This record gives sequence, structure tokens and C-alpha cells, in this order.
Amino acid sequence: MLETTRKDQIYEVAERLFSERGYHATTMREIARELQIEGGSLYSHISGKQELLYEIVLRGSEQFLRAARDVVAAATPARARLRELMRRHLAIMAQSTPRAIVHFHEWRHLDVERQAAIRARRDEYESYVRRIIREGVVAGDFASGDERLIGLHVLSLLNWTYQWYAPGGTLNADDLADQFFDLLMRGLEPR
Amino acid sequence: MLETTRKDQIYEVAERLFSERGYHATTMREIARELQIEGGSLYSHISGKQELLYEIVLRGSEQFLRAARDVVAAATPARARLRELMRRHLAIMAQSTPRAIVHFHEWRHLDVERQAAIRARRDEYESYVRRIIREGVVAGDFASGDERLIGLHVLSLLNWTYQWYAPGGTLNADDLADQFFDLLMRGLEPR
DNA sequence: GCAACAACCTAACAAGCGTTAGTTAGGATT
DNA sequence: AATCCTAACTAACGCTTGTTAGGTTGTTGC
Repeated sequence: MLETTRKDQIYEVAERLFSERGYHATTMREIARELQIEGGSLYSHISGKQELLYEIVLRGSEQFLRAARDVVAAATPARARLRELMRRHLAIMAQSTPRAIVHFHEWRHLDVERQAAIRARRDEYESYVRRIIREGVVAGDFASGDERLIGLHVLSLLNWTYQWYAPGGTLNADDLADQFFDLLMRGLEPR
Repeated sequence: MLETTRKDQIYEVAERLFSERGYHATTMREIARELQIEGGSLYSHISGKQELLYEIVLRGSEQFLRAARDVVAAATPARARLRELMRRHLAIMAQSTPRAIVHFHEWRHLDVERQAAIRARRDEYESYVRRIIREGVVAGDFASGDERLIGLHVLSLLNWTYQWYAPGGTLNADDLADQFFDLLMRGLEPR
């Protein structure tokens, strides 16, 4: 019995519409129409459009961050942790596609303070990626190299997926993560 | 004596504002204000806001496409061509940052027909990347692997840069391309 | 049975939007 | 001297935007 409140439904619709059309191209009346109520009625449940965007982006970053916090602290080799991070990242992408899209694409339209809050979370996430890489280099799991650059490499792979990955295709999220991981480890060089 | 017409100036400002705030968050009056004219005066030079966006996105995709067409047809090994493609891609990113940002970020706000035109160009670009990879695998320049997946790998690296790369930092575009290329070739596996 | 409340409605607000029409001033062309 | 062109202006158009105020339901708790 999962009880979805009206508020939850509003967030759900907003996630979908924001992800499809973008924040500024979505109107409050459109969100309302999907729920078969009038535009003004939304304000019985939420405080405004900005809050709607902020909540969605925040939920997205919390989701990614929670996964990363779990993984980074695990007592497994860096190699296994990196693979697990990639798996979890793509799993979120696949399970919460609209939210992830809004998180990556629409955070620019937050006001400055809220943007800063999101940026801090993003930085934290990136620091975990770099930490895994650093520890992996030290432990001999990874070849040595510029930690920042390798981090950007991994993050590019993960973050760009929201632009093209559509779950339900031939490739499920775990397989994609594994294949990306393998290619990342082995490289293009023939051996 | 490079003569910039008023029209050119309008595109230049629009590129910058669209890239900073997004298409829908930029008003015609804001574009005009930057040129110290009135909103309505823009229409002596351009036909409307959509045309403005389309022209900018189109110029971006033309720029990337031109580079890729040059590179893919060269009579050099796939390995060299891939590196050159990455260099040129990042060079455009660095030289035409606002245009590249609009190209990657705002094309969604084009109407359907214009979107299709852009999508066709993007597909063409991606086909060149995959072609280089395919030819490289055949020639033994690259380890064999899923052409589509390797292509996505390369494109993720290149396309994500618009989200973070700021020219003028410690890393110039050519160095970045080379470092990305090296990492892509060698992989993270220690040897 | 009555009060309280939540969920929604209608109607309107002020502001801003892209765009157009009509006009004006100055310079170039005939 | 008459005409045209260019680039700008002012003023307004019709419409949409996010948001609010006040009223109307139906349900719940006492």
C-alpha cells in the first residue's frame, strides 16, 4: 500500500514535464492539467515553481550522493568500488530518468543560493570519485595518472548518459556499467 | 578590417545570453539592451527568436561537422585521426564556448522540423566517430570491441566538456585532448 | 450535528512576453 | 530635388506567466 499524496503526484508530473520541455517551457497550468485540476490549486500543496524545481534537483543529487557515500566507504578494493559506483550511478539513471535529467539539465535555473547548495553536493560527489581513484592508484589497482583528469574521465562517462540512455532498450544499466568499466580499465590499445 | 554587421552583433549577444541563461530565460529586450537599442529594433535585422536559436545551433553543428569531415577523410592511421578529432572538438569548445554550449544545451527548444535538421547533423558526426573506430579496429590500431559502445565512450568524453571546461585555465584544449586520448588508449589497468 | 479542515474552484492580478505597425531621421542614389 | 534605403524609435497588440484572494465543496473528528 504505497500511498501517494497529492504533493507526491505534483512532483512526479513536474519531474516528467521539466525533463521533457525544460523548466521555463513548462507552465504551472500544464502541470495542473495533467492532474486534472486548475493551476491555482497547486498552491494548496506547494509554495511555488522554484521550490518545485529545487526539490526535484535536490532529490536527484541526494540520490546520487547516497549511493556514492555507501560505495566509497566500503572495505573493498578501489577497483570493485569504482565498478560499483558506476553501476549505481547508471541504476539511478535508469530508475529515475526524469529526475536525473532535471538534476543534470535544469539546475542552472535555480536562484543563486539554491544553486550553491546543489553545487556543494555535486562537488562532494566528485570528491568521492577522485578519492576512489586516488586510493586505487596508491594500492596499485590503477595505473598512476592525474587524479583530477581521470575523475573527469569517469564523470563524463557517467554524466553524459542522461543525454542518450533510454532504459528498456537492449542494454540494461548494469551491463552498460560493466562494459563502460571494462573499456575504461583496458583502454583502446591492442595488446 | 573585420566588419561586423548589426546582425552579427545580435547573434553574438544572443549566443552569450542563451548560453548563460538558456533560451527561454532570455528575452528579446535583454538582447537589445546589450546593444543599446530597443527590443522591437531587432526585427529590422532578424525574423524572430526561433531563427536566432536555430542559426546559432546550426552554426555550432556545422563547425563540429566540418572538423569531423576533414579528419575522417585524412589518409592517416585511425589512431592519429581519433586524436586529431578530439583535438579539433576541444579546440572548437575553447574558441566558441558560448556557441558550443547553446548547441549542446538548447537545441531541445527548437521546433520539431529544425530539431530534426540538427539531429541529422549530430548523427552524421557520430557516424564519423564510429567509422574511425571501426577502421581502427580492422587495421589493428585499436583493440576489438563494440563499435557503438566505444563511440559513446569517446563522445561522452568530448561532449561533456561543455559542462565544465573553461578556456584560460591551466589546461589548454590541445593538452586536454592529448591527455584524454592517452588515458582512453592506455586505460586504467596497471601494466 | 456541528466545527474544522483539506482540496479544489473561479476570477483576477500585475508583469512580462514575442511581435507588429507606423513613423522618423539621415544618408545614398538617381 | 526627389526618391529610396537603413536603422532605429514609440506604442501597442494579444497572450501568457506565476501567483493570490476568496469562496465552495466533501470528509473527518468530536
